Amino acid sequence: MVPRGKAAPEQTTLTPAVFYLLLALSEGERHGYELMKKVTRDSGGAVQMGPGTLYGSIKRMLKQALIEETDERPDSVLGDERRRYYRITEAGRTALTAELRRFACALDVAGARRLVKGTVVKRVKPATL
Amino acid sequence: MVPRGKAAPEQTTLTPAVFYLLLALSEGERHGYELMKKVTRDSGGAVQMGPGTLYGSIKRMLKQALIEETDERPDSVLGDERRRYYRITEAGRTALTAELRRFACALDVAGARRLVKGTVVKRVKPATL
DNA sequence: ATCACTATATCTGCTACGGATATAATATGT
DNA sequence: ACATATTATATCCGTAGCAGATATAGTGAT
Repeated sequence: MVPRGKAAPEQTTLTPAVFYLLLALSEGERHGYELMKKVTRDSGGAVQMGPGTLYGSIKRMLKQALIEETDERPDSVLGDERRRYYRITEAGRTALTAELRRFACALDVAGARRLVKGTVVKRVKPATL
Repeated sequence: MVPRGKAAPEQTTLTPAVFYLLLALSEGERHGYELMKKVTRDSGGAVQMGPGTLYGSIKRMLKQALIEETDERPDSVLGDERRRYYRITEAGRTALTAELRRFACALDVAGARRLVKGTVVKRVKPATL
């Protein structure tokens, strides 16, 4: 929400595109095209990312230092020379976990109102697991 | 995500503003100013809604039939004559629960990658609760 | 009566999304 | 060997949403 040009006190919300890109990169280094397909998959089709959103988002995320480009290509396969690989930064991880916390909080509120039918989401302390 | 002018196959993502407004209205009928404050509260400060976002979003949501204005004012207190009350529609409930499912799904993916430290989110069937 | 708060509404700049389009390398099929 | 599909990156532009500023006015408290 807040980061629409101006600075926020602390909290912010990520756009779906940025969120799913960070989530995809949380597994490891990936290149653009790979991310585009992965995001569509692990959003369950909710986010169908085209090249415009993908490379536009990457550019913005680089500028905000949420991600950074890797110097060397990770796979020794020597695959495609065109590929550009990215990795998530500490700032990126922070933003990602903050967003996940926001989701969990929203589900808590909704859970109290018994909105989620079918499956119930419950937050539990790691010790009790 | 998808509804930026064009139609989507099925899935869509809500903007934070729309999501929190629907969540607030899931409890019952509310008027604009009330919603503005409530959203800030139950987003934990992540979404600080100003009048621009509020009334702009309300207008869009009415057009999309996610909410509708009530004819009579719900409280018999006869409070403020200026108040305009809104209620969530069936379409609104559908959109809200779809978004909540998306959150739960994202947390599942993140949970598998052990990203959420501190608290762990677990999805359980209602029967096992 | 003054002032803060409640309550609604519009305008405008900035940003993000998303489809279209372009380009070229790589892989596959015949 | 050649054609085609897929992979991969990149930019442009129209549409739409957010967020602050601004305006207006009723309500409540001191």
